[in-house]
Amino acid sequence: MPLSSPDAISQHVDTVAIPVAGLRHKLLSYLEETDLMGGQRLPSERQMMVRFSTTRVTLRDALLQLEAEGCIYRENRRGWFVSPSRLRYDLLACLPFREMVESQQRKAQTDLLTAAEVPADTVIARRLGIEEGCAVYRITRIRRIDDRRVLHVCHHLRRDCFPGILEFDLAVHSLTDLYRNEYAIRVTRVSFELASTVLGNEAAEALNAAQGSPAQRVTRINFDQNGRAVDCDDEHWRHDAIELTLSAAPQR
Amino acid sequence: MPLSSPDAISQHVDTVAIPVAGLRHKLLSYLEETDLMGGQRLPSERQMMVRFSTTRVTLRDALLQLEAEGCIYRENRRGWFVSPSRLRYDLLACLPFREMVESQQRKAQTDLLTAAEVPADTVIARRLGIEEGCAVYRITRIRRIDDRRVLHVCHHLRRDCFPGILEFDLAVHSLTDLYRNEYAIRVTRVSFELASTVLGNEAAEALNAAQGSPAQRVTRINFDQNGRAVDCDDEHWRHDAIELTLSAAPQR
DNA sequence: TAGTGGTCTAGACCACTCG
DNA sequence: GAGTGGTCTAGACCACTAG
Repeated sequence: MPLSSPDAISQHVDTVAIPVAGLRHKLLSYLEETDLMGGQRLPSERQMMVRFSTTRVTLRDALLQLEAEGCIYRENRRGWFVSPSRLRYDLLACLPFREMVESQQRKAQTDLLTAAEVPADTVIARRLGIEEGCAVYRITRIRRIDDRRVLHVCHHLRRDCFPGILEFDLAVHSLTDLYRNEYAIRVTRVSFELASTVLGNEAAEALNAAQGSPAQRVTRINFDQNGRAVDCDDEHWRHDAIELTLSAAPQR
Repeated sequence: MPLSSPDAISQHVDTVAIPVAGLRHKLLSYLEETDLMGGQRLPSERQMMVRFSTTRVTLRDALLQLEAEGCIYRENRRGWFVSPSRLRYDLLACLPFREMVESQQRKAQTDLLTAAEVPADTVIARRLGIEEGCAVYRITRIRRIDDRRVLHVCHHLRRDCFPGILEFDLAVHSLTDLYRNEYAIRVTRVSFELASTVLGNEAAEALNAAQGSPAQRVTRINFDQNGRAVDCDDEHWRHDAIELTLSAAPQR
């Protein structure tokens, strides 16, 4: 239901004529009428501006509004598209990306962007519990769902935990599988930080999104069977692409 | 560090003159120079538009950009303010709001908006595992941190689990405390759904935010010692107000 | 190459806040 | 009552995409 909107729930009668909201509603109705499926492209801004007899600035405000709600999204300079339904991302299931996506009848793809050995900066060093400047492996990848680029990830791995891991084909192998099968390291605890922000420059470019598109940030640190932080991720998701889920016992 | 920005990290030299970004940087510099603390008000849009010799529309774009990043926020028709640092919200600690906030040296307040008995709609009935139309208690509240309204919550409680709970002063008592002390119900499992969206109409009004301000949605279902869903929340946070955290063992 | 989205200009009116 | 933010108009140029 990509077209559901926040006030579809609290549908109290609109007592006052609401500003952008008027146009927003027209757009939503239009999307429902024409029954555009997730991933389909909207008409050009100039066409819509005529159809709804408004100006481009006003139309754009309404479109940005719907983007913020997660109903539609942009590709840089390519136009507006209807958002597919959100992938459910179970934080504690810790499934490899491919399995998570395919279990929801979607197609998964991964592209390797960079893989290199770099010195740990302050943040990474703190997260991994190592000295600043220590060599770590830095891997950046993007992930696609049904061909749409939705996720930019930056991994940092302790080199002493995973010597030579860059030799593997990282567009194919799941990192967690490599950890277990090649390095006998099992992840026994994960720690997350989640925030709603925007895509950084690097992520926006890699995802072909506009500068400053809304994003869900998921930062994860993985700990092994010895309680040692072995790697961390910085994930930036197109914010309309996922819904995070989680079920657990509260901790005292 | 409310003023940190996404590309403060990936600070690769700006090779090209970037559009809104130029003004965005000027604004960030200005905020740093004038050393505005969290909660302080920015100059009026017309003043800033003169100071940065630009137009109001362009200025507004840049401000909206910074809002999306979580650096600044608006109060409806009152102006722009610097975002205080984010509250860390540990999902599995399950601390009452007041304790969570005060443990981070902030001031917590709660206002009761509505409390009533209503029939369960489809969504609520599914979540609580009851028949549609069953009577449930619906409670809406807002929460403040250091006087800033940051959270709108809508609770739905099973009436058969908490008969007469509306008699208590719900602006004062923690619901989880009431559950345990008055009804001998302990929450032994919680289930979350998290998504990045916008404030709905009701929440925006209650938080004095502009229509369609970015929000972090946190939906929670609480289960008691018998594995029964006893209540659920719909939380809408101003997206710059929190950072969600979480640490647990991955589930098989 | 035509058309698109990204960006920007220079105004305007209104409802609301604030002093 | 002065000034503010919220909304809107009617244009424009540019770099890029798509056919």
